Amino acid sequence: MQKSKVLSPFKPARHKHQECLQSALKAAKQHCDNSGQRLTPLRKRVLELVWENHEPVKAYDILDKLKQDKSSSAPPTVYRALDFLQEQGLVHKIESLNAYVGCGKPDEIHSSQFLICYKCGSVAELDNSEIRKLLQINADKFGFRIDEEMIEIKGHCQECLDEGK
Amino acid sequence: MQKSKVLSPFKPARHKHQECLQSALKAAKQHCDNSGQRLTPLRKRVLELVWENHEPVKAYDILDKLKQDKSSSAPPTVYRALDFLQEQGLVHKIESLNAYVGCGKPDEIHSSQFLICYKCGSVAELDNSEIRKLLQINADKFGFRIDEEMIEIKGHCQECLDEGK
DNA sequence: TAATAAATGTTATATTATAACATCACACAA
DNA sequence: TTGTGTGATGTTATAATATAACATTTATTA
Repeated sequence: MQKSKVLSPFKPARHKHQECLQSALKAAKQHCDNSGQRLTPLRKRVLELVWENHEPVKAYDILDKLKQDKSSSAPPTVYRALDFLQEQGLVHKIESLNAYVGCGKPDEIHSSQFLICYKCGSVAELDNSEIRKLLQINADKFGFRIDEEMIEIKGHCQECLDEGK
Repeated sequence: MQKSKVLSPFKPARHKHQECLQSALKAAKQHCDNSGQRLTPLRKRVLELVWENHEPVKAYDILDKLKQDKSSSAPPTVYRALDFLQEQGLVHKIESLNAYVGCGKPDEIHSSQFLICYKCGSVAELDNSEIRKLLQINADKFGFRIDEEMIEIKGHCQECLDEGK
């Protein structure tokens, strides 16, 4: 079994973002159909906005963009959609940034480890099963039942380190 | 070398909190003396308030208590003190709760893993060197330089699981 | 002691998030 | 087909978290 997966890479190099977005939306649709949940136009729109690029997006930035569609949108509109998407595993919240990123693998059970670049703001999402296992072992020592894992590693990505030279 | 340390335990059982607090304050004083930083009365007071119990404390709760000393205190008072204490490694911020906990080991270099109980709110701080190592290995694959690690594991502590039966 | 730097005070405001209630839209039962 | 119930969205207000900007005080040191 593969120990470490890259669920989503750093600044995906010259990729066709349109395809990338479409594939995420398709996976989302599929996922919701399977779970009997409704990916309504609003929820889909918010998901699109989260996926606009590969950086964490802020709720109020999403709101500003929604207002371009429909000027009356208000905070609850965004937060409800984000809550739904998080419950479905379609987006993750980066707690240390109060921002949201899309998850392209809503159906793969995983614990996420995020690498977050201070400088450019881009994010990679990893799933290392050894880390998950170690956390489990440590939690077990305390009789602690894990419900949710948040691992956010901040620093500088290669590209930004190179630029800094 | 010890692989996994408990930097601070869950709901420390029947302990003499006064001693525990004094020891933290003493370590803080020592630490600041060594680093040439000033643990002013205000900063010390905020540190005390953070240490009042072994649960994460909110900035505005600290502010309310400060106001009992001196009614004119305002948010920047608290946030500045917390910023200072974080820089010195005397408190950690739990990002997923927007709350702060004291760290009794400001001088031990460590990466913290927090176990956070949803139900009772208590927190344990661990430092597992294997996890740190694995994160480093994974970061290295990307040429990513780690500056800060945030690991917050949420779930239910033994005591709360037992009660729930 | 004057000059400087560091810390704190103070007022205002920015940012993030939720409560509460109204309305709408859709499934499906009568 | 029309009610009727549920879930989704709209709307207004406000709560909770955090920072900017500038004034004043306190400590350090030249």
